[in-house]
Amino acid sequence: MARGGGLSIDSDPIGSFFPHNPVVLNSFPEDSNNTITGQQKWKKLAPNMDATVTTNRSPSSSPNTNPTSTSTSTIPFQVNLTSDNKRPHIDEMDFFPNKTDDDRKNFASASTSAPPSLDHLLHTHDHSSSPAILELKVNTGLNLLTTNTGTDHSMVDDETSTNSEEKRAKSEMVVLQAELERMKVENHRLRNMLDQVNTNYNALQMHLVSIMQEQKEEEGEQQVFDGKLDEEKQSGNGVLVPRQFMDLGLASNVDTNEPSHSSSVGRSQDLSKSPINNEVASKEFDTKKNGSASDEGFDQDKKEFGRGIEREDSPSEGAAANSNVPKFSPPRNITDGCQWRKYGQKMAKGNPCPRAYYRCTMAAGCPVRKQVQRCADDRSILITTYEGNHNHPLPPAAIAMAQTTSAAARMLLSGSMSSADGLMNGNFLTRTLLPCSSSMATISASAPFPTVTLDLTQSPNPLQFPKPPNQFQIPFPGVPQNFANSSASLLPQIFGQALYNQSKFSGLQMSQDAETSQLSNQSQRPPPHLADTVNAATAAIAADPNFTAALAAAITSIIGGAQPNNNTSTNNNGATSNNTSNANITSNNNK
DNA sequence: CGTCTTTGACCCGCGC
DNA sequence: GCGCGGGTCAAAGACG
Repeated sequence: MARGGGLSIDSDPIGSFFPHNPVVLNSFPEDSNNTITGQQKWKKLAPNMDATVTTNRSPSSSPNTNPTSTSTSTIPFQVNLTSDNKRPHIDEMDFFPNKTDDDRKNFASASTSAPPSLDHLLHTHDHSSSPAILELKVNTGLNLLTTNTGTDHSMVDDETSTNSEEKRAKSEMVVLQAELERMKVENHRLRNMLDQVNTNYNALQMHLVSIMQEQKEEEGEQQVFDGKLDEEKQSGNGVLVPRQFMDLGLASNVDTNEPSHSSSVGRSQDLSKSPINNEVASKEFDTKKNGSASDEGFDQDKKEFGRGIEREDSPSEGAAANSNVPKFSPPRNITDGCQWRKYGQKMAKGNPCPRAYYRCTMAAGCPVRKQVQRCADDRSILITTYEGNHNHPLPPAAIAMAQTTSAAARMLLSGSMSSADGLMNGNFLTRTLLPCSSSMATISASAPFPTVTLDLTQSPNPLQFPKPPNQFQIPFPGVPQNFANSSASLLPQIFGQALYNQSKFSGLQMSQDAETSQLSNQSQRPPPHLADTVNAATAAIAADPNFTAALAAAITSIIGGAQPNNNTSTNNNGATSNNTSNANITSNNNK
């Protein structure tokens, strides 16, 4: 973007990029009576604006108040400035306020100074209501500044002959003015969208670069997080890059449950490979996004990482105290753009990982709360549930994340979803997630970690229930096929994790009950084939060497068509009135 | 000293 | 009514 930036799509009025007041272009910059120098300014501000034409400086003709603005939106905004500079003087007062149309015509016809070129600029309008009104072809295009210089004389000469035309032209200009305003708004909106895309893309790119660099530095030194990781690495699948990326995903914050086998050496050298390090990465990512990226910030995070290690023997982790099993706890601070304060933690039935409860602390009295819990089966997956509506503006990071996820959601859900291998055991997935996911599930890479959000705030569309259960295809237009495949593979994993950990999902209208999103009930273990699918999906993702790049491209592509939807605005902007509850499943694929 | 996390206790709803 | 589970409170401790 040449100008501006960081604007939210919906929040901004016209004036972020452009002057709040309607831009009034002076047709006659040299006019001594005209103190407006906006034309030049405008040319500087918006050299590429497609159309900028206004004439009437009367306050009553402000585009915003123009009653005709809505009815003239279809008027072509043709801009054909003639080279002879003989443009109509449309910025003059009406010399015949009390004259009849005939008087105007006579006066105009008597004028001998009317430039011939005006004939093809002005022609009689056939509107019965205003027979004398001329249709003015105005070229907004815009050599308004340069082409008219030095033509004052001709314009002055025109005054006597074009007064009536001016009167008519004004009417037309009002229409054009409205059109201009509309186009400005549209232009601004598009620019905002583009900004959002760039912002998200840059954030993601920074993240990827950071990970890549860290990977290079630490390659060969990393410790395996668990046996499976070792196995994968030894298998020579060459999954380092994808793994690295997915590691990021890990939980943004695992504090007390760092695997007990993490040695001090591992802590110092394998930051990128441990869940806690993922937290570090996430935090650094945020720091960079805030424009204060620095190595110090990373070091600071490392300190926190150390702190996390110190707490790893928390007595609260009784269920996960098994030294042979990495201990996980809910993230302490998910970097989702908001500030959260932990107010509780509890062991949930059927899940050895405790569930953490957070409150939004960005504003006093903000009712938003979220719950974070690791998936019992795959602890690399974080399940975050949001509930409530923010009563305060959100930081750009949160908005960006929200927009990204929502955009991805639409992309993700633009196609049918179902199991490729009988994944969801009958209609399980269809009955539970799909009805909602078709409108509420999102996949995001804007966050420091890959996330899938199940928006439970919206009532499932009954029409979406009958989606075919025997497919699981997630189209990613414009995305490399390998990524699409990987992403498609990812979804069963994530959804599966959520599903089999949430028995309540089954047969419920999950959109209504926030608690149903608590993926805590492990009483229903995943069917074997589901577990296999999950593993296969994980492997598929990891095996894709181009996953990160593809993901970046995908997100970029996705965001390209993104607009804030109810999903994100509900949860991050508090724009909706419905109680909300989102399940945000974060996976680092750190097996 | 202020902020935040931890964690046991308490409250509430639900099912039996 | 009782037990269970989820959610919240609040005191205590840790940390900067």
